[in-house]
Amino acid sequence: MQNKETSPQRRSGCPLNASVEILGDRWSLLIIRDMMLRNFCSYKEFLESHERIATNILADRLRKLEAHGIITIDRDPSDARRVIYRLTAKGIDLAPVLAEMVLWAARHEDTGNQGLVRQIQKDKKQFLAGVRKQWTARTVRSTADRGV
Amino acid sequence: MQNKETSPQRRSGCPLNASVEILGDRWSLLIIRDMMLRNFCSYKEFLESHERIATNILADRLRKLEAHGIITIDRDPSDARRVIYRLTAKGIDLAPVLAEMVLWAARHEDTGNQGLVRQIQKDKKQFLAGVRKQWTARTVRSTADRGV
DNA sequence: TAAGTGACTTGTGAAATGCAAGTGAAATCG
DNA sequence: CGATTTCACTTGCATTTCACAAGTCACTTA
Repeated sequence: MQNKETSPQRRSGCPLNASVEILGDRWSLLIIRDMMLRNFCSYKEFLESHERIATNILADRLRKLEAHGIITIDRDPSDARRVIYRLTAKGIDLAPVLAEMVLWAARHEDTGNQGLVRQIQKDKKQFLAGVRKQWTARTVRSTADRGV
Repeated sequence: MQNKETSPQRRSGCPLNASVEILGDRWSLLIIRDMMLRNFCSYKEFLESHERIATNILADRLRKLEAHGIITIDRDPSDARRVIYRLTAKGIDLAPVLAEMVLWAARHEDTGNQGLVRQIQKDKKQFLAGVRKQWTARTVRSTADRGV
């Protein structure tokens, strides 16, 4: 449980260092990608994602992402076994970071998913607006679902 | 030594996954930042950077960055002890990624270096143009220095 | 030629990771 | 209603990576 005030000793005050300390590992951004672009929101879905994260690592990353305020973790009111993972506004604000990383790799590495790449290349602003809109719709709906 | 053709087994073809496999650790992007923004180009400078990377990790990351074509490693012709590390075009193309990570952290975390942040916020395009121009100047000069 | 310098390597213990198996609560099936 | 599944994890263990300290070695400078 850390926030702006109580976050533990950073290696430096550099904002890039902060990002790297929070997101700099081999899995966190992939989980965020699955939530942002594929609308994944359950443990099982993340586990079955193509890169095959180990279950203990997944549990750890989800906890850390929540601690950093990037996702929320809630029980599904209609099925008490299920847990629903959702991006916060802070999490959705990572869309530009993901977009630039996708563009960089698409340009310099041999990668697939050219559909996504072309979509981002074509109009970055519109792509980001789309992601944000999708997220707003889902958040509003899920709030309504929980009986507001 | 890996390139588009011979790179080893990726976990998936997703371009974001490629970026994460190459850059997803706690140090690589900081080294790139030091080269891009602070004009660092020697081992000693990286070692003395504020986040205090361990020397074996630094050597390992520099090797990997070179293997991925993000930096070049050359001996200094005027002092054979010294090694000069330089960003390639592929490396300088990471500027937008760094910029977005800086903006995200500046917005959501408690960080310093507000000068840099404001510079990027004020005009992202111009900031990127500046980085690229700086790099071009240095690359041209260093090529000339080596007797072309 | 003796004393640095710069760029590393090596050794060691601690921490993070990957893999397989197991747990426990809640839902669904027969 | 009891048995089986489903879901979200936890536990154990071997392997890999990391951090820290010390040492090496080619080269340069005094």
